[in-house]
Amino acid sequence: MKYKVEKNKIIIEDLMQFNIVQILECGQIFRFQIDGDCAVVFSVDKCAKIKTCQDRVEIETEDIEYFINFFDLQTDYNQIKTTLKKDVFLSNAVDYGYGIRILKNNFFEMLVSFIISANNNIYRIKKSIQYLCEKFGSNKGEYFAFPTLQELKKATVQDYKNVGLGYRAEQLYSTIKNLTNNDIDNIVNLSTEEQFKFLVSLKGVGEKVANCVMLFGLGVMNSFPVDTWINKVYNKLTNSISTDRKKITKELTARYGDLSGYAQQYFFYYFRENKIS
DNA sequence: GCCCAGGGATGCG
DNA sequence: CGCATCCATGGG
Repeated sequence: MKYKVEKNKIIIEDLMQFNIVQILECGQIFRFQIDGDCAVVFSVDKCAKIKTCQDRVEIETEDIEYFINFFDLQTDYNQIKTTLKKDVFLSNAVDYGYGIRILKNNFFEMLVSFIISANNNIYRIKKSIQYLCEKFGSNKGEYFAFPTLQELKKATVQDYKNVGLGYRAEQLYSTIKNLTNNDIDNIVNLSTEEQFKFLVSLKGVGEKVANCVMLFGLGVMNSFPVDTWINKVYNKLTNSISTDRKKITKELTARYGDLSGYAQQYFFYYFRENKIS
Protein backbone atom coordinates (compact mmCIF):
# COMPACT_ATOMS: atom_id res chain seq x y z
CA MET A 1 0.00 0.00 0.00
CA LYS A 2 1.04 3.64 -0.29
CA TYR A 3 2.66 5.50 2.58
CA LYS A 4 5.03 8.42 3.07
CA VAL A 5 7.88 8.96 5.50
CA GLU A 6 8.41 12.43 6.95
CA LYS A 7 11.24 12.72 9.48
CA ASN A 8 10.23 10.41 12.34
CA LYS A 9 6.69 9.85 11.04
CA ILE A 10 5.02 7.41 8.69
CA ILE A 11 1.95 8.88 6.98
CA ILE A 12 -0.87 6.69 5.67
CA GLU A 13 -3.78 8.24 3.78
CA ASP A 14 -5.72 5.09 2.94
CA LEU A 15 -7.86 4.76 6.06
CA MET A 16 -9.57 1.68 4.62
CA GLN A 17 -6.30 -0.21 4.90
CA PHE A 18 -5.23 0.90 8.34
CA ASN A 19 -7.53 1.14 11.34
CA ILE A 20 -5.40 1.11 14.46
CA VAL A 21 -8.23 0.16 16.84
CA GLN A 22 -9.14 -2.84 14.71
CA ILE A 23 -5.48 -3.79 14.38
CA LEU A 24 -4.94 -3.69 18.14
CA GLU A 25 -8.25 -5.17 19.26
CA CYS A 26 -8.28 -8.26 17.07
CA GLY A 27 -6.30 -10.29 19.58
CA GLN A 28 -2.87 -10.46 17.96
CA ILE A 29 -1.06 -8.17 20.39
CA PHE A 30 -1.25 -7.53 24.14
CA ARG A 31 0.98 -4.50 24.68
CA PHE A 32 -0.76 -1.29 23.60
CA GLN A 33 -2.88 1.57 24.84
CA ILE A 34 -5.76 3.28 23.09
CA ASP A 35 -6.83 6.77 24.10
CA GLY A 36 -9.38 8.31 21.78
CA ASP A 37 -7.72 9.11 18.45
CA CYS A 38 -4.28 8.23 19.80
CA ALA A 39 -2.65 4.89 20.51
CA VAL A 40 0.71 3.58 21.64
CA VAL A 41 2.06 0.22 20.51
CA PHE A 42 4.97 -1.70 21.98
CA SER A 43 7.08 -4.42 20.37
CA VAL A 44 10.18 -5.85 22.02
CA ASP A 45 12.04 -2.71 23.21
CA LYS A 46 10.44 -0.30 20.74
CA CYS A 47 7.31 1.82 20.69
CA ALA A 48 5.26 3.82 18.20
CA LYS A 49 2.64 6.49 18.73
CA ILE A 50 -0.28 6.44 16.32
CA LYS A 51 -2.62 9.36 15.72
CA THR A 52 -5.69 8.94 13.54
CA CYS A 53 -6.88 12.16 11.89
CA GLN A 54 -9.75 12.87 9.46
CA ASP A 55 -7.84 12.02 6.32
CA ARG A 56 -4.65 10.31 7.50
CA VAL A 57 -2.88 8.23 10.08
CA GLU A 58 0.43 9.34 11.54
CA ILE A 59 2.82 6.81 13.07
CA GLU A 60 5.53 8.50 15.10
CA THR A 61 8.54 6.42 16.10
CA GLU A 62 12.30 6.39 16.57
CA ASP A 63 12.56 3.30 14.36
CA ILE A 64 10.76 3.93 11.09
CA GLU A 65 12.06 0.82 9.33
CA TYR A 66 11.04 -1.49 12.15
CA PHE A 67 7.45 -0.27 12.17
CA ILE A 68 7.09 -0.23 8.37
CA ASN A 69 7.78 -3.94 8.59
CA PHE A 70 5.82 -4.37 11.86
CA PHE A 71 2.63 -2.97 10.32
CA ASP A 72 3.41 -4.83 7.08
CA LEU A 73 2.91 -1.62 5.12
CA GLN A 74 4.27 -3.12 1.90
CA THR A 75 1.29 -5.46 1.65
CA ASP A 76 -1.80 -4.30 -0.23
CA TYR A 77 -4.87 -5.56 1.64
CA ASN A 78 -7.36 -4.67 -1.12
CA GLN A 79 -6.65 -7.87 -3.00
CA ILE A 80 -6.80 -9.98 0.15
CA LYS A 81 -10.12 -8.46 1.16
CA THR A 82 -11.61 -8.78 -2.32
CA THR A 83 -10.72 -12.45 -2.44
CA LEU A 84 -11.96 -13.24 1.07
CA LYS A 85 -15.22 -11.30 0.63
CA LYS A 86 -16.25 -13.78 -2.04
CA ASP A 87 -16.44 -16.37 0.74
CA VAL A 88 -20.00 -16.47 2.08
CA PHE A 89 -18.81 -17.06 5.64
CA LEU A 90 -16.49 -14.06 5.58
CA SER A 91 -18.27 -11.31 3.66
CA ASN A 92 -19.70 -9.48 6.68
CA ALA A 93 -16.61 -10.04 8.81
CA VAL A 94 -14.28 -8.48 6.23
CA ASP A 95 -16.54 -5.43 5.90
CA TYR A 96 -16.61 -5.08 9.68
CA GLY A 97 -12.84 -5.39 10.17
CA TYR A 98 -11.90 -3.51 6.98
CA GLY A 99 -8.82 -1.87 8.52
CA ILE A 100 -7.25 -4.93 10.15
CA ARG A 101 -3.62 -5.72 9.37
CA ILE A 102 -1.69 -8.71 10.66
CA LEU A 103 1.35 -7.52 12.54
CA LYS A 104 4.86 -8.84 11.96
CA ASN A 105 5.71 -9.09 15.62
CA ASN A 106 8.72 -10.58 17.40
CA PHE A 107 8.95 -14.36 17.64
CA PHE A 108 10.10 -14.58 21.26
CA GLU A 109 7.57 -12.05 22.49
CA MET A 110 4.79 -13.92 20.72
CA LEU A 111 5.96 -17.27 22.10
CA VAL A 112 5.89 -16.08 25.71
CA SER A 113 2.68 -14.09 25.23
CA PHE A 114 0.71 -16.94 23.73
CA ILE A 115 1.91 -19.47 26.31
CA ILE A 116 0.38 -17.07 28.83
CA SER A 117 -2.78 -16.77 26.72
CA ALA A 118 -3.82 -20.42 27.02
CA ASN A 119 -7.25 -20.86 28.64
CA ASN A 120 -6.99 -17.26 29.84
CA ASN A 121 -8.83 -14.04 29.08
CA ILE A 122 -7.41 -11.05 27.26
CA TYR A 123 -7.73 -8.68 30.22
CA ARG A 124 -5.64 -10.97 32.45
CA ILE A 125 -3.17 -11.80 29.69
CA LYS A 126 -2.43 -8.12 29.16
CA LYS A 127 -2.01 -7.52 32.89
CA SER A 128 0.35 -10.46 33.40
CA ILE A 129 2.51 -9.46 30.42
CA GLN A 130 2.65 -5.87 31.67
CA TYR A 131 3.85 -7.07 35.11
CA LEU A 132 6.39 -9.33 33.44
CA CYS A 133 7.82 -6.36 31.52
CA GLU A 134 7.94 -4.20 34.65
CA LYS A 135 9.71 -6.89 36.68
CA PHE A 136 12.13 -8.32 34.14
CA GLY A 137 12.29 -5.97 31.14
CA SER A 138 14.62 -3.01 30.81
CA ASN A 139 13.38 0.43 31.78
CA LYS A 140 13.07 2.59 28.68
CA GLY A 141 11.90 5.68 30.57
CA GLU A 142 8.27 5.99 29.50
CA TYR A 143 7.75 2.23 29.35
CA PHE A 144 9.33 -1.16 29.96
CA ALA A 145 10.71 -3.34 27.20
CA PHE A 146 9.63 -6.93 26.77
CA PRO A 147 12.15 -9.08 28.66
CA THR A 148 14.83 -10.88 26.68
CA LEU A 149 15.42 -14.62 26.97
CA GLN A 150 18.41 -13.94 29.26
CA GLU A 151 16.33 -11.69 31.48
CA LEU A 152 13.54 -14.26 31.78
CA LYS A 153 16.02 -17.00 32.63
CA LYS A 154 16.46 -15.19 35.95
CA ALA A 155 12.77 -15.61 36.81
CA THR A 156 11.57 -18.38 39.13
CA VAL A 157 8.32 -20.34 39.02
CA GLN A 158 7.17 -18.24 41.98
CA ASP A 159 7.95 -15.05 40.05
CA TYR A 160 5.64 -16.24 37.29
CA LYS A 161 2.93 -17.13 39.78
CA ASN A 162 3.27 -13.68 41.31
CA VAL A 163 2.38 -12.05 37.99
CA GLY A 164 -0.74 -14.19 37.81
CA LEU A 165 0.24 -17.02 35.48
CA GLY A 166 -1.33 -19.72 37.65
CA TYR A 167 -0.59 -23.21 36.38
CA ARG A 168 1.12 -21.76 33.30
CA ALA A 169 4.02 -20.73 35.54
CA GLU A 170 5.67 -24.16 35.43
CA GLN A 171 5.14 -24.41 31.68
CA LEU A 172 6.71 -21.06 30.93
CA TYR A 173 9.56 -21.74 33.35
CA SER A 174 10.36 -25.03 31.64
CA THR A 175 10.24 -23.53 28.15
CA ILE A 176 12.43 -20.57 29.11
CA LYS A 177 14.91 -22.88 30.83
CA ASN A 178 15.27 -25.11 27.79
CA LEU A 179 15.22 -22.41 25.10
CA THR A 180 18.51 -21.08 23.71
CA ASN A 181 19.41 -18.03 21.64
CA ASN A 182 20.43 -20.46 18.96
CA ASP A 183 16.88 -21.88 18.86
CA ILE A 184 15.52 -18.37 18.40
CA ASP A 185 18.01 -17.42 15.68
CA ASN A 186 17.51 -20.71 13.88
CA ILE A 187 13.75 -20.94 13.77
CA VAL A 188 13.43 -18.72 10.69
CA ASN A 189 15.59 -21.17 8.77
CA LEU A 190 13.27 -24.12 9.43
CA SER A 191 10.46 -25.23 7.18
CA THR A 192 6.91 -24.53 8.30
CA GLU A 193 6.54 -28.15 9.33
CA GLU A 194 9.76 -28.12 11.34
CA GLN A 195 8.79 -24.86 13.02
CA PHE A 196 5.50 -26.38 14.12
CA LYS A 197 7.18 -29.54 15.42
CA PHE A 198 9.71 -27.53 17.38
CA LEU A 199 7.09 -25.23 18.88
CA VAL A 200 4.76 -27.99 20.08
CA SER A 201 7.75 -29.70 21.71
CA LEU A 202 7.89 -26.76 24.14
CA LYS A 203 5.91 -26.87 27.39
CA GLY A 204 2.72 -24.82 27.26
CA VAL A 205 2.67 -24.85 23.46
CA GLY A 206 -0.02 -26.92 21.77
CA GLU A 207 -1.46 -26.69 18.29
CA LYS A 208 -3.34 -23.45 18.82
CA VAL A 209 -0.51 -21.55 20.51
CA ALA A 210 1.96 -22.80 17.90
CA ASN A 211 -0.29 -21.50 15.14
CA CYS A 212 -0.52 -18.09 16.83
CA VAL A 213 3.26 -17.86 17.21
CA MET A 214 3.78 -18.84 13.59
CA LEU A 215 1.13 -16.44 12.30
CA PHE A 216 2.02 -13.39 14.38
CA GLY A 217 5.70 -14.04 15.10
CA LEU A 218 7.01 -15.84 12.04
CA GLY A 219 4.81 -14.53 9.23
CA VAL A 220 3.36 -17.93 8.33
CA MET A 221 0.10 -16.83 6.76
CA ASN A 222 -1.37 -20.26 6.12
CA SER A 223 -1.78 -21.02 9.81
CA PHE A 224 -5.27 -20.92 11.32
CA PRO A 225 -5.37 -20.79 15.14
CA VAL A 226 -8.57 -22.37 16.45
CA ASP A 227 -9.60 -21.12 19.88
CA THR A 228 -12.94 -21.17 21.70
CA TRP A 229 -14.27 -18.34 19.53
CA ILE A 230 -13.28 -19.88 16.19
CA ASN A 231 -14.72 -23.16 17.45
CA LYS A 232 -18.05 -21.41 18.05
CA VAL A 233 -17.86 -19.61 14.70
CA TYR A 234 -17.22 -22.87 12.90
CA ASN A 235 -20.17 -24.57 14.55
CA LYS A 236 -22.47 -21.67 13.76
CA LEU A 237 -21.42 -21.38 10.12
CA THR A 238 -21.46 -25.10 9.41
CA ASN A 239 -24.42 -25.82 11.66
CA SER A 240 -22.51 -28.40 13.68
CA ILE A 241 -21.55 -29.04 17.31
CA SER A 242 -17.97 -30.18 16.91
CA THR A 243 -15.30 -29.72 19.57
CA ASP A 244 -12.60 -31.43 17.50
CA ARG A 245 -10.21 -28.54 17.02
CA LYS A 246 -7.76 -30.59 14.99
CA LYS A 247 -10.47 -31.33 12.44
CA ILE A 248 -11.66 -27.71 12.43
CA THR A 249 -8.11 -26.43 11.93
CA LYS A 250 -7.62 -28.82 9.03
CA GLU A 251 -10.87 -27.88 7.32
CA LEU A 252 -10.46 -24.14 7.68
CA THR A 253 -6.82 -24.21 6.59
CA ALA A 254 -7.86 -26.19 3.52
CA ARG A 255 -10.66 -23.71 2.83
CA TYR A 256 -8.60 -20.53 3.06
CA GLY A 257 -5.11 -21.72 2.07
CA ASP A 258 -2.49 -19.01 2.06
CA LEU A 259 -5.08 -16.49 3.29
CA SER A 260 -5.88 -18.55 6.41
CA GLY A 261 -4.26 -16.15 8.85
CA TYR A 262 -6.13 -13.15 7.45
CA ALA A 263 -9.43 -15.03 7.40
CA GLN A 264 -8.92 -16.10 10.98
CA GLN A 265 -8.43 -12.51 12.17
CA TYR A 266 -11.54 -11.23 10.38
CA PHE A 267 -13.56 -14.05 11.96
CA PHE A 268 -12.15 -13.52 15.44
CA TYR A 269 -12.63 -9.76 15.46
CA TYR A 270 -16.13 -9.74 13.98
CA PHE A 271 -17.61 -12.50 16.12
CA ARG A 272 -15.91 -11.53 19.34
CA GLU A 273 -16.69 -7.81 19.06
CA ASN A 274 -20.33 -8.54 18.32
CA LYS A 275 -20.51 -11.33 20.87
CA ILE A 276 -21.95 -13.65 18.24
CA SER A 277 -22.16 -17.25 19.39
C1' DG B 1 -21.83 -21.00 43.36
C1' DC B 2 -21.29 -21.47 38.33
C1' DC B 3 -19.34 -20.54 33.84
C1' DC B 4 -15.96 -18.85 30.92
C1' DA B 5 -11.51 -17.13 29.13
C1' DG B 6 -7.43 -16.83 22.14
C1' DG B 7 -5.76 -24.64 25.64
C1' DG B 8 -2.36 -27.89 27.13
C1' DA B 9 -0.57 -31.88 29.74
C1' DT B 10 -1.38 -36.20 31.29
C1' DG B 11 -3.15 -40.76 31.65
C1' DC B 12 -5.94 -44.43 30.08
C1' DG B 13 -8.03 -47.50 26.64
C1' DC C 1 -4.30 -42.25 17.87
C1' DG C 2 -8.88 -40.36 20.43
C1' DC C 3 -10.91 -39.13 24.54
C1' DA C 4 -11.71 -37.44 29.48
C1' DT C 5 -10.09 -34.96 33.22
C1' DC C 6 -7.59 -31.62 35.59
C1' DC C 7 -5.41 -27.41 35.83
C1' DA C 8 -4.92 -21.39 38.74
C1' DT C 9 -7.24 -17.27 38.60
C1' DG C 10 -10.45 -13.46 38.21
C1' DG C 11 -14.67 -11.37 36.13
C1' DG C 12 -19.51 -11.65 34.92
